[in-house]
Amino acid sequence: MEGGQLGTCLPNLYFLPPDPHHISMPLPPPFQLPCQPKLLHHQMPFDQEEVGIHGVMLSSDNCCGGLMYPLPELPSFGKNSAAALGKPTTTVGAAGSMPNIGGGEEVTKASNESTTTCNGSSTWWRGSTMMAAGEKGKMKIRRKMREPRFCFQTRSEVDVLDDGYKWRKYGQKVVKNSLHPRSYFRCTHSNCRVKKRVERLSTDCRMVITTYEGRHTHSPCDDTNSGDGDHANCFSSF
DNA sequence: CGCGTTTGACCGGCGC
DNA sequence: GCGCCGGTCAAACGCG
Repeated sequence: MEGGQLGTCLPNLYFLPPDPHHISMPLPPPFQLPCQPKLLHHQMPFDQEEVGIHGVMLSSDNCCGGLMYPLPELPSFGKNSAAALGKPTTTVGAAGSMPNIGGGEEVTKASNESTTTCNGSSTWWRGSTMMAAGEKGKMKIRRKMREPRFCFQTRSEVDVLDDGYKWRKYGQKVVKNSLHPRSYFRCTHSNCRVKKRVERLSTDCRMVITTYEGRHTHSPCDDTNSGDGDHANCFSSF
């Protein structure tokens, strides 16, 4: 189900080269990014080199449409994966399977809706408002509120990458078609409702899929003392 | 004792 | 209308 969720985000899906600095380089026509590289860089939640990212897959609601940048090292997400096909196509494999790893069926289904906007999951827009029964009426008002979000893939031994922010785990769920449970985190900073989901590829347990939802209302420095100036600068516009 | 994690239960959306 | 599923809550638990 959720496979279709991000599958609908397809127009906003990007593959970035392993080296983040490549983003600032002119891309070949088929892979030209619709957004300024600077913008894309600002959307990165952390220093890729710092956390040892081998490859990146990024989608964002903040960007307007887009093409995918092939990532050679990116393992196959499934039989429909663009990475597996090795060509810059809008096939939803990567996008659709992102939140629902290994969900081949739903990936295919999502591809039929690739032109729709990203409505998100069934409840992501509610934020942290699992309110009392008396407030449930208000919940519907929030329903269509969107949170900017993007997801990317990293090859890492650890599930939770240190992105400079402090996260608190509030749930873990075994999702369909995935061998690994999905973990749910929320930013611990007060008044910051950013959430992220972390899960591992069922086809390659070394690969970690991280999905961020929302915008931080603070800099990473507010959470940790280890954050450097670059972090603050990088996220100030986030 | 405070904070973070775990985990079962619950809820709402969506597809059939 | 019903069942499945993802997302969240919150009590219990663990750890420093």
